[in-house]
Amino acid sequence: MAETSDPTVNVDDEAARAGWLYYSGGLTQDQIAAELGVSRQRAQRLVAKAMSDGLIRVRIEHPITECLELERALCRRFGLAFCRVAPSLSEGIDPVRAIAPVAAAEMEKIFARRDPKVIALGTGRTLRAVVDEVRPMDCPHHKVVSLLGNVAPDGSASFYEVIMRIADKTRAPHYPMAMPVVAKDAADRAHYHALPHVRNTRDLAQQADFTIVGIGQMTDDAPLVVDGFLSVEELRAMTDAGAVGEMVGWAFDAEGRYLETGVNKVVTGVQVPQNDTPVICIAAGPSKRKPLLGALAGKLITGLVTDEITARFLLKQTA
Amino acid sequence: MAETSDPTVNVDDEAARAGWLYYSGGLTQDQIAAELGVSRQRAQRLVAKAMSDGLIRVRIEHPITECLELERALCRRFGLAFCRVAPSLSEGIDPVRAIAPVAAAEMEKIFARRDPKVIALGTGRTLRAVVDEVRPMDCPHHKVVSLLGNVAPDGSASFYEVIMRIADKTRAPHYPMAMPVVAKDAADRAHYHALPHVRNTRDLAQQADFTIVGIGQMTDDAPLVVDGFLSVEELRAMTDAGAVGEMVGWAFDAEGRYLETGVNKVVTGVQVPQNDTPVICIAAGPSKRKPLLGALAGKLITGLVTDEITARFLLKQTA
DNA sequence: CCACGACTTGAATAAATGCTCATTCATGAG
DNA sequence: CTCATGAATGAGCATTTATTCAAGTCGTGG
Repeated sequence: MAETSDPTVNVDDEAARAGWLYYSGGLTQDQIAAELGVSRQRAQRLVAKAMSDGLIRVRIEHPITECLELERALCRRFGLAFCRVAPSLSEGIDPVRAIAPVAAAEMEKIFARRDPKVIALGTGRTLRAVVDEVRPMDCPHHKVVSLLGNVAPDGSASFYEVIMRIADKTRAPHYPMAMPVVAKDAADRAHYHALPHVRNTRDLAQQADFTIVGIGQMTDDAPLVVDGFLSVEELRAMTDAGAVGEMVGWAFDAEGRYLETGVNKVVTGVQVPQNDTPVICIAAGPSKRKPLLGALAGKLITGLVTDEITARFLLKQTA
Repeated sequence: MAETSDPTVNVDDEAARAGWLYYSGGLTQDQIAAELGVSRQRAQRLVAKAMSDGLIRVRIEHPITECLELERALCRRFGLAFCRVAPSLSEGIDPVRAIAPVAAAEMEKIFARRDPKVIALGTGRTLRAVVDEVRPMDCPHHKVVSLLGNVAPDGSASFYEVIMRIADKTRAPHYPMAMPVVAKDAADRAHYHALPHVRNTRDLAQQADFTIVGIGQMTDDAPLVVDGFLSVEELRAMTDAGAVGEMVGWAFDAEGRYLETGVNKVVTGVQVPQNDTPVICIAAGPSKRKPLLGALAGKLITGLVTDEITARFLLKQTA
């Protein structure tokens, strides 16, 4: 069965096959090496590549009781319609790693629906990690629309690009918002909003059946600052005004009320809807705690995907 | 009922958590042991248990080019509407292990449909292994119905029980067929078929939207013989008459024509439909080769899930 | 044609994992 | 109460896997 070195097989194929043999077939890397006609080292590297490239996907099938209880408690406490709690990984490991597969599974459930839906998405590191975990599916009947502009301050259009990625995976028609994330001033913002293509996209986003967003903190390491949308001074002004977090660039205070100053006057994106459609926030980790408490207090979101540690904090904090 | 020292944590939870930390979090078993507060030994056993109990599911995300090509070739050659080819595992490993996860994924796709469907199932080792890989889902809107009786010659009702298992996993209403797999004679069979509950179940099975079956060989190790439905002499008589394989107990020849002798006079199950609904056969391995060639020649099936080696054989044999 | 750098490769070795086995512990029959 | 039974445990060891490193390969641009 050993394949000879065949130029027609590409590396990904070989890696996928090695991963398959290893994880599904339970062969040792020695056996795989023999099977594929390569050295044991190479077999090991292929298996590792298969895993790190996501060619092989691992998913937990068992609902861990503790997490289920946290989910129920969060729903009750904050009046959420939907909640998923992922078991935390060890301390010191990025909690995004824990929630991404779980959130991706939920996202797949939404995309698996057969009736056409409009799905609005934010951006950010977390959302990007989630989208990377979503597996390819064929959903030309849904639409994915961005809640905010795709042009960064330096003019690049590629910062945490989420819409393109998800559209790529799902083959769904996609509607990015071709404008800067923040305008120069209120007039500039009005100008952008008046553009026909922006108008259309904003309309679509506001009609979304599902809205999925991350959340940002307002401390010095705020995504808004790191990505250059806000200076540290502007951020300070916002926090002085009470800002504890932001979604889609819109800053809110500890009660979840949107502020009417600072960046909120120039941010061009669409606020998450306040109608009865699902608004799902994906977030975990210490930096997201205060923002989450605010968003939950103000009932800005109706669904939450987080990890165990964060879930415990949220419950304890508001006990 | 096995309680551990800590009454609040059950073993499955702990195993799931260990598996999660290991496969998703990439922790070592030492770290997991520390995290969970158990010995390294126990951590290792928990991880192994999580895997063997199917708490952790591994799936290949990357379509291996070679297998895709085989799928296309099989569809073209045999006029199939549907085909999946799983990468073969090593020689000497039961090919069922290779196809079960792939077939299970396809089965889940069917059950994931939101419009109610009737799904008819055969039995057998292969199908049983596939069903075991299907993950729990909530599908009370579908119906699962057995194509054949559930009573073995020795009176036991539990041989490769597929219907109950799948019903259990999907929470779908299920319709087993409460009668022997083979009748004593043609009259006896007519008698069973006249029973109201059998009649109803048969009607349902014949209206199935999807039919999923295994396939059996007619050599001395035929499932029909091993499970005691047929004596070796009766089998010989069938093969002498040209039988090369059977589905749901119905024997057919190399051209895929059902015979009109022997077991076919007393088998009580429902033949797979010959209308235009999908009839998917799940089979791989040397023993299934001749039966598959027959079923494909006679266009008894419209879909196939098999492995690479078998796929290659089928194509080469009919080149 | 050669020099350079980026990337691959396999040997050596360190680390992690899986297995066997003797021991412990709980349970229940005598 | 004692002893047999069997499951669970952790130590020790064999196997398997991951990493490191020096050497080799390939393509590119001078």
